[in-house]
Amino acid sequence: MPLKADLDAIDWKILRELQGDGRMTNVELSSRVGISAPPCLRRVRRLEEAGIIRGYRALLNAPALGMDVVAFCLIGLHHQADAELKTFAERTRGWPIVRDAWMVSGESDFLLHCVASDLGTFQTFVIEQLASAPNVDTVRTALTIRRVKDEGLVAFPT
Amino acid sequence: MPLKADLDAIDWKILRELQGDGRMTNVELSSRVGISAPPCLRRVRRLEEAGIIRGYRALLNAPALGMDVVAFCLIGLHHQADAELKTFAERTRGWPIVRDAWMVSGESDFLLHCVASDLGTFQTFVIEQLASAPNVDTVRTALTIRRVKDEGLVAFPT
DNA sequence: CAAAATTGCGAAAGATTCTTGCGCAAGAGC
DNA sequence: GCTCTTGCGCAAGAATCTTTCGCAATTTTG
Repeated sequence: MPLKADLDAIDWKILRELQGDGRMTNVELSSRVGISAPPCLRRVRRLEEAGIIRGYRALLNAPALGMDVVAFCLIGLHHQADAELKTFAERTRGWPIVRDAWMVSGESDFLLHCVASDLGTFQTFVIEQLASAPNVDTVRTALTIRRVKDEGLVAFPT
Repeated sequence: MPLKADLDAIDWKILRELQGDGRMTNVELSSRVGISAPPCLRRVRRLEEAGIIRGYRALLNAPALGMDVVAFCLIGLHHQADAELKTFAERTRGWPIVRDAWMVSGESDFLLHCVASDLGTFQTFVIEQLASAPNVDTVRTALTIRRVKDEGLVAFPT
């Protein structure tokens, strides 16, 4: 996999543009980054194959689709041996309410980003699935009120 | 804006496919959802204009780009009046290290998703910017170890 | 230092896709 | 039963994608 040093200024511009609008046509993209379409497409393919671009995703409006509850859950486990961490990680993948999950260090062991259609559904999930899962010690919940910032994972200078 | 009820089964399929691969061609998409290309494109446009599709984004590989530290910060403020919440929300938008931010209810007032190139940069940010910002009471940090699940915000049946 | 190899750009052309304009059919309302 | 609405799909022109190829700049090598 190419390292950071393998990317020149044009590659960074491509990444910034596609992080901002992943469906931009290659013609538009090439014009924005200042090269013609064919080399631009080759660079994009290279970034994809190198795994620097992991994929593309449409961003959906959860409330408009009837998903009114977005919450974060901080999970503490009783035992944090490697096997237990993997077991819990695997369990999160089976829960559709959990959309993103991170293993973290600090006061908790996992952070779960959850989406549900209503509060009752979410609370039922927390009580019946999450808190009663094996090895789960603590569950702290933060219901989101609104999204305040939403940019891509990587910051670009200007 | 159309409500959930305005979407039929084909619309849901379109959303699921585009959440999975936002750069799929319209021809491919139309074939997957079982209609021809023109009505498929019209449906996509309608979903975009209705704000149900909020945009498209390339997913970038942060570590491969030299961003080795991903963390979440839970922020408690001294005062939670509307003006203070808005002020802090606005402040997060000016910090490039903060990539996503949510206003939350619970033990904390904000949850920040942060990305930095190295631990020193992140710690400096927490101490010199975040913890010393006006009205900030508590800062709890969870450094991520690895991502365990990463799907779109909206869950689809099957 | 010069020749060869490498790298990456951009023009050109054919294949694919996008996009619009219609005609048609099915269902709703009068 | 007729009209209106809605949404599909065919067809055609416009735009884009993708490959091929030649060229120039840089690097490597003898």
